[in-house]
Amino acid sequence: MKERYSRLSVVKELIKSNRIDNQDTLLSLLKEKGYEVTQATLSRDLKMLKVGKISDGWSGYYYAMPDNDLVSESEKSYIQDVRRGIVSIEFSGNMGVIKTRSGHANSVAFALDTLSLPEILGTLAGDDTIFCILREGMTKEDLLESFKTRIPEIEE
Amino acid sequence: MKERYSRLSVVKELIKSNRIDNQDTLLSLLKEKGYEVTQATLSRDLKMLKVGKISDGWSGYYYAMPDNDLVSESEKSYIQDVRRGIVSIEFSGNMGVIKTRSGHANSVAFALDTLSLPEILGTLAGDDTIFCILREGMTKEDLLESFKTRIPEIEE
DNA sequence: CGTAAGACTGTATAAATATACAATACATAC
DNA sequence: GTATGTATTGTATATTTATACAGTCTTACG
Repeated sequence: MKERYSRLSVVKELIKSNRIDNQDTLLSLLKEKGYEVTQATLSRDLKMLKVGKISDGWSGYYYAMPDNDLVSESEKSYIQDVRRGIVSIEFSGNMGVIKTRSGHANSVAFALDTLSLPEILGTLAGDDTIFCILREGMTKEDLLESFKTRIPEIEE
Repeated sequence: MKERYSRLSVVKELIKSNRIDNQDTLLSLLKEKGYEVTQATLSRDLKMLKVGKISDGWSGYYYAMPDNDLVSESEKSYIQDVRRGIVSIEFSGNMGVIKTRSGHANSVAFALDTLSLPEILGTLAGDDTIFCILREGMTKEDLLESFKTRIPEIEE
């Protein structure tokens, strides 16, 4: 059951190297590669990879990795910053206190800001501690969830 | 019945200035602007505008003008080259002979190459004449059709 | 061990989008 | 005028994609 991430990168490759315009096609290609899943799963994979469907400029549409495959590079490094820096997260009401390795608070906070997570209203960083305020209506579960969703983006 | 193009530019504006993630929403916005059409028509409009649906980076997808809104600028100027330069087109079998204004053959041919129309296999330009070879299976009607589809892209 | 929580997936279905077909409106050539 | 071709659209439907729900597997913890 741990094959999801390897599948994700295959999907990514397939999308990069082929002109695919629907999930069924992608499904077949995946099958050739040895991954047999349903359309539902694939739909979820695509969402996780942030794949878009864009015009080929004339007659149709095809799947493409986000524009940000460049931006994504930097985004990845932000996520790395977050991963490398964070020591712990705790919450109290709509406030979160993130502990980081010494001196890392700023880079982590900056990364969090840049990622502009919908759950975070704002951050304030010291040396090894970040205060972060959750947006109205958001819970710590939402934030942690969001973190988890972001993590798979890291690979290669 | 000539309201399509004005509607197209409104759609474009709406897409640029809002985060729209489905056609029904867009349909309502259009209605507010005084354009009342069906989802089917809108779907066709979006295709003509080459609108894509891309990830917002976290929870969902929204419509966006093609990346090429930049490239599109240059593409527009190519199309302009074509429009300004072409005098006539005639065909014989899978060959087309495009007459241009004197000295324009090269810029038109270059533009045609750059637009990489699926119908055209290759071009060869003199001073006021371009030979162009249709791709296997393509007809002159296909090419003319393709031209027409491209033209609306010019506006503003 | 048992239980709880979460990740991952398939099935069935809903939601969203695209299109075949027919109708209508124009324009052009006769 | 009429006939013919093309553009535009709506209706109805097909195709494509997303998701609610339930089931399985794994992990962590007592």
